[in-house]
Amino acid sequence: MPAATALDTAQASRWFHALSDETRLEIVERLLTGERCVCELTDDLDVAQSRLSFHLKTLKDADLVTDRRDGRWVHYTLNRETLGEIEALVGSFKRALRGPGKQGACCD
Amino acid sequence: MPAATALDTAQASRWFHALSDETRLEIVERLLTGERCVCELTDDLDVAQSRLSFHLKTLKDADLVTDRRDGRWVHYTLNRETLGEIEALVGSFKRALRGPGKQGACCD
DNA sequence: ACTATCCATCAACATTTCTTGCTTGACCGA
DNA sequence: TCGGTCAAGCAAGAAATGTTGATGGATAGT
Repeated sequence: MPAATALDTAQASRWFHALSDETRLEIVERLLTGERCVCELTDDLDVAQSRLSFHLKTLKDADLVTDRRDGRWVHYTLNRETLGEIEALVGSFKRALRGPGKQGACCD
Repeated sequence: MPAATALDTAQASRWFHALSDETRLEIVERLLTGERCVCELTDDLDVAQSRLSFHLKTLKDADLVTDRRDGRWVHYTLNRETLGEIEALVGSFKRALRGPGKQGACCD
């Protein structure tokens, strides 16, 4: 009945860190409509290729995206499963948070 | 039918950044069971008081917690509303992500 | 008024993260 | 095989973040 599972702070912090950068959020936004290759993202976002590559790697290391090579191109896709896990985690925070009920003063 | 609202990357990155640090996640975890004063958190987490204060400020700046002064003590509480907004945002990512359907190659 | 406790803030430093330009490997077409 | 394109990786510097120890304001008890 308490929290279902203990919080894996290492995992969670990786997820949130991956989403904590505006450039990466813009990448995520572009991927919402489906798979994109790096070349498209470079054009759309107007960022240097090496910089984009850096951020894509960050997202990939956090399992937020997966990549797929197709000839010369590499396509990135959002990982729905990870998004689901993050949603569930934040949801569990919200739900665990019991009503405004104070449960006794802490100090004194 | 497209994304309901444009993504506010500045806001979102603040939220995720606040949650991207293990110490702060441990604080959040402690606050799940309700309001806590700084003194309790200092004891529980065994971190220097100034460091804790720094992280609490980070969480507060992102609207993830609110504080309440009570005499000598300051009590922090998780902000359920913000948690709800974050959950909704991640959920909207997940839902916007259309099935594995490829919508045509990007390049060529 | 004096003392002790709680906590925010500051300055200095350490660490991490991000950016930039360049190089390299893979792949493709001619 | 040569030349061009796509994208990852590296090294060096810049910038942002986190840590530490010290200080000071607010509050409460005596």
